[in-house]
Amino acid sequence: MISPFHITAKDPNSKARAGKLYTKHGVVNTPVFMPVATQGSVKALNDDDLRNVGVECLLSNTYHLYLRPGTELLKKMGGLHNFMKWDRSILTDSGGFQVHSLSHLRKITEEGVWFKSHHDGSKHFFTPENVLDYEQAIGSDIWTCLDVLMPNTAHKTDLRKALEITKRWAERARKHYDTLVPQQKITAHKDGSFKVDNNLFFGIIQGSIYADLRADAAKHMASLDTHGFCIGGLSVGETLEEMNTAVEAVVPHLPEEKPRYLMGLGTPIEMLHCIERGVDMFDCVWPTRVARNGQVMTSEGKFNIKNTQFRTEDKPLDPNCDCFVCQKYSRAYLSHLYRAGELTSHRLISIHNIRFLTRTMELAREHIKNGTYMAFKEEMCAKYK
RNA sequence: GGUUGGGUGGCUGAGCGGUCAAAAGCAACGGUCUGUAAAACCGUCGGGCGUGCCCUACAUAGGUUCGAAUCCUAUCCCAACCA
Repeated sequence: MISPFHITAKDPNSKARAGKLYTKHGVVNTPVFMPVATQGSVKALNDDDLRNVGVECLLSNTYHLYLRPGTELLKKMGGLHNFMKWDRSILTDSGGFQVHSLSHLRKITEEGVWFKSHHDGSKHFFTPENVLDYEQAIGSDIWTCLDVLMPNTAHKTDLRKALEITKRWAERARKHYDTLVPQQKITAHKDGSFKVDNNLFFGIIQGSIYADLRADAAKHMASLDTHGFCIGGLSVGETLEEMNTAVEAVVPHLPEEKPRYLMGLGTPIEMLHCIERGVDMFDCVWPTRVARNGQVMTSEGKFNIKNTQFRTEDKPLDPNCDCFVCQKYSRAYLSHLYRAGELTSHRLISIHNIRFLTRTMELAREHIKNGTYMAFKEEMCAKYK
């Protein structure tokens, strides 16, 4: 399949590249950070907030939307885009992460996975096929396939077994995609842009922290002819070195012209390391969850607005930030809002944190174009410890 | 003025003779957070050091007792009701 992805620049000193991924809902400039809207909402924010900080793609979640409000309702409401009034791109997680995070409520079989709803205990069965059906009902631009994510502390034998299931599920999902989207409606233009009229399909590469498993998974996924690749099973407690090793094992086996998306990342430093190794897309709850707990990400490093010193500081969260929160409000005011339990503090800090990451991605793209990516990365890593 | 019930750590509030440096919650102080079961969670929270002990503490001052936040007396406050 043609991937509607156009690489616009490559860094001469690393595997970093800048590009444009086209979807039914517009262009996503890569490297990209996608905030997480699990239940059809980036917590504390609405669609305008997200557009204003330069978000081009959101991640949402099939498992959560399937349980509530239900994929039938979403279909009736014209899909998630119309439901939440978000007119840019959406990528959906298959629910594979919930196979992991809600593992005490599930049972994996060759056919699929039995889940107990975390809301009411009701039983549900997910298969690689019906998950794609649900993603179609949701109407997301990029569909991911059902996978099995294991803790990387698991025994390698079990990890290999889980990977084999993930591979077979990917094959089934890939086949099912062809029945849901029998004809590709992707037109390539001369200038490198694309017109896209169908939903895209990304496979997920597992294999934990083991280079051999990762390489095997990557080769297999490359053979399935998808629009792009997810690297899953990372950012679950492994070290930065282990993560780098896993990425380095995967990337050489993936076709250059298709996007690579590392699921669940992350902190600015981790993303910069992955970009250097050829990753294009990221998502993470980090900036928003941490914001609701008071942590602020800035160009000078992180701090927590809960700490005493910020009660009286009459300066913006980040003097180098262009978000409206930093243009208008003092640290003292945000400290007050947080202490007073005012919900606005969650919104304002979330907006700032997301802007910090989208801005970091903008800078990364510029530096890739200028061939100065590695210097930029080193400088950021030194500042952001 | 009288009657009754009270005064406990920054606050609210348990305890009502030893196991009490005193439950719990809040506030405060610090930390954690990675395809969100999170406006969550975890520490610390009288002082000192040799970390086990010592010192200072349950309105104030006396007293009873081997031992008192807990019982008695007086004083000072507070609340409700009655004059």
